[in-house]
Amino acid sequence: MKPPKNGKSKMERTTAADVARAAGVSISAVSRAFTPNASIAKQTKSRVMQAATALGYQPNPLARGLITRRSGMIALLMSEVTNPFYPAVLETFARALSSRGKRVMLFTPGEDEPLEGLLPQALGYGVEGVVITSARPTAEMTAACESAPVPVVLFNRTVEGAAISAVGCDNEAGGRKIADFLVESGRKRPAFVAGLAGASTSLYRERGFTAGLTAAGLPAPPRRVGDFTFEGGLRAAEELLDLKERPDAIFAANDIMALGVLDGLRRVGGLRVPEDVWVVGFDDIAAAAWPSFGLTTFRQPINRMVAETLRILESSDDGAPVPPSTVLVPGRLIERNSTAG
Amino acid sequence: MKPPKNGKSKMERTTAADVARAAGVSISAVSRAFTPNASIAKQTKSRVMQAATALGYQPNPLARGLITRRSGMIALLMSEVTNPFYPAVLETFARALSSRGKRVMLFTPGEDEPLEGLLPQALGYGVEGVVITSARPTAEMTAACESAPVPVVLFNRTVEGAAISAVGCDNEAGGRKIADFLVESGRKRPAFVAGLAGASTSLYRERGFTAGLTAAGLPAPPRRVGDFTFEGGLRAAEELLDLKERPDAIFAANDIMALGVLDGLRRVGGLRVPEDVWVVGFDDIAAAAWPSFGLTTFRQPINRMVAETLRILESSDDGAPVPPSTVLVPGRLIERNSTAG
DNA sequence: TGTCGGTTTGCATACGTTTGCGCAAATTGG
DNA sequence: CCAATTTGCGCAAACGTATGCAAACCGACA
Repeated sequence: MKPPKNGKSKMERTTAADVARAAGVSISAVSRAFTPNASIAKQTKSRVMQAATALGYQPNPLARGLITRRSGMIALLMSEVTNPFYPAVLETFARALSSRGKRVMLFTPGEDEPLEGLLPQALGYGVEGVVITSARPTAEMTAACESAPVPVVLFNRTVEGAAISAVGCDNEAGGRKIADFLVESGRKRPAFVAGLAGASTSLYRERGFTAGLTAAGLPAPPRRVGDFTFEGGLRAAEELLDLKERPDAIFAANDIMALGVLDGLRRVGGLRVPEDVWVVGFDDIAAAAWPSFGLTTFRQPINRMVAETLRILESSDDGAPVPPSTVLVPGRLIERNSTAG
Repeated sequence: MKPPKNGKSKMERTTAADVARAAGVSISAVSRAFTPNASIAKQTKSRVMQAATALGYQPNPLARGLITRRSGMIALLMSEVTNPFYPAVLETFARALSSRGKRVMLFTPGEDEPLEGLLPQALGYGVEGVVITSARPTAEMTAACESAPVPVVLFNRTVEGAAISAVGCDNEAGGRKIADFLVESGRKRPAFVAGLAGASTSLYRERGFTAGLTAAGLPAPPRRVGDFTFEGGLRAAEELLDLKERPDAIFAANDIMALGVLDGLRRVGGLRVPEDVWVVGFDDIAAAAWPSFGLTTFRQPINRMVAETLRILESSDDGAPVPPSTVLVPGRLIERNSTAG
């Protein structure tokens, strides 16, 4: 059973050979026409381009990638997308890459699939770079990253003492800024809601936060773990309400938890925000600005973070490995109704 | 199992030739070992597999795709990710595909990039299937879809009279169900907030909704357009409050608008939900269940929708084109605090 | 006119895999 | 135990492109 009733039923891929024939040149010329800075006369190049557009030709990324090891794809490894911050990151990456003619390949671990298996897979696809986000790299994964043939960037994550590039917001400064803000506004008993144990973001935010409080003569804040989820924040809020000395401000390590905290305080604890308790988050996701919440938060400049990431990925475009660099872009405090500074 | 650690600083890809040498067989044998249903003895296959895992080998998808036209990638075309429903869809796809050893390639239009350019690009990558979601296909795009050499499925979208497979929730039935629910609960003046003009989802939901109301002897509901965004819903709510006859229930074509409506009613209009006005959404995104909102909504079974989509994509795995089919999976009404039925 | 420097061009090979086609080996039946 | 099958395996030709290398070209200058 042959599907094509006539030659044109299925669109068959036009190859460089077709274009070459139409333009009266060799396949090499076609290839060079599509390669920037290639040795080709302007005249022949335009003739090739003309034939190419007429035939609707565009180079096959697979064949090209087989040779150049450049497939025009960037791998994005992320293990959880429940936190709205990451879809936003994903979209920013996709848009930025799209306008450069590149594409993003998403690698998400399956059911019982470990994260470390994804990196070799991604490399197998000949991706030009790898961005790891929303995932905590294990030790063996760190080693794999260091010896990868393409640049690897940790987004919003850092690994101590590893030779891997990283881009993130200055989490410690952010935590410090929030502490200063609360202290200056007269808060006396701030509390902290951490994310997942071991997550570098949560860790640094807490470090800066605690540093700011102790610098002002306050004790280290009581802490609970909220697992970076809404429900976790909700639970943490309930637990913090049971303390003998009820906190008068709660800083959660990310917005989604902060929203959970806010809801927990209001709906479960029957408290008012900000009259009874202040709440501060981190990220500035879209929902933080919704009237129901009006969450004061520390905005992570996604655009700049993505731009920096791409800059690092492209800095070794000619194959020369560049020394790993860590970039911290500054964020800024967005005051809303969940505080009344 | 450790990667081969010879002195190379850059990990060089182990090819089928390496495995063949190690296992004492030909390259063909290696290939066949990795090809299901290939003609190969169990014994040699296991020997190859053993050598392969020892060397950390896995077939290069690019080279494979060059021949088989099967790259193990599914293209996902989506133009906007602001609505939290779509990240959820994206993740579900990524997870489902990941466990089958396939990957999702995300195609998002760049700044001024038109959507129709993405389909040829995706096909150029040798994807095995294309899922178009969160985007309204134009006429020329429809034609391109129909003549694509791989299956194309519209997710959560339909195009009248086109020979393209589509998977979605039964939007009309959902709208009808919501109308019935409101009517039975004694609501007298329901209103509707539409999404983007021309979006099939909004259209069908409204059709079912209106049908249900008129069947009960109520007039067609007043309507506003909310552009599928939170802010749009907020604005729509304000406008609906200015009507001489204030609605006693508002159905928004998706959750994110419904949340905007809810916030608009409460924060701007000073009304209580559900005491003064009921609000119903569509999708059942995570935020709908948050205590602050407790949004009654119509749940789209993402898992089943994704499963059906993959079923269609894989139904023509052997290359034989299958007739386009449209699958509508049933959803169900989730009652929460924004209504008091 | 001849030679020279530089620019273009085509040829051939390589990238890592799949697969049709023969052939040798293993299996079966009588 | 031999012929007739079946099965497993290797060879080599693809797939569509990039690129080193050498040949061909082009004007210019002596």
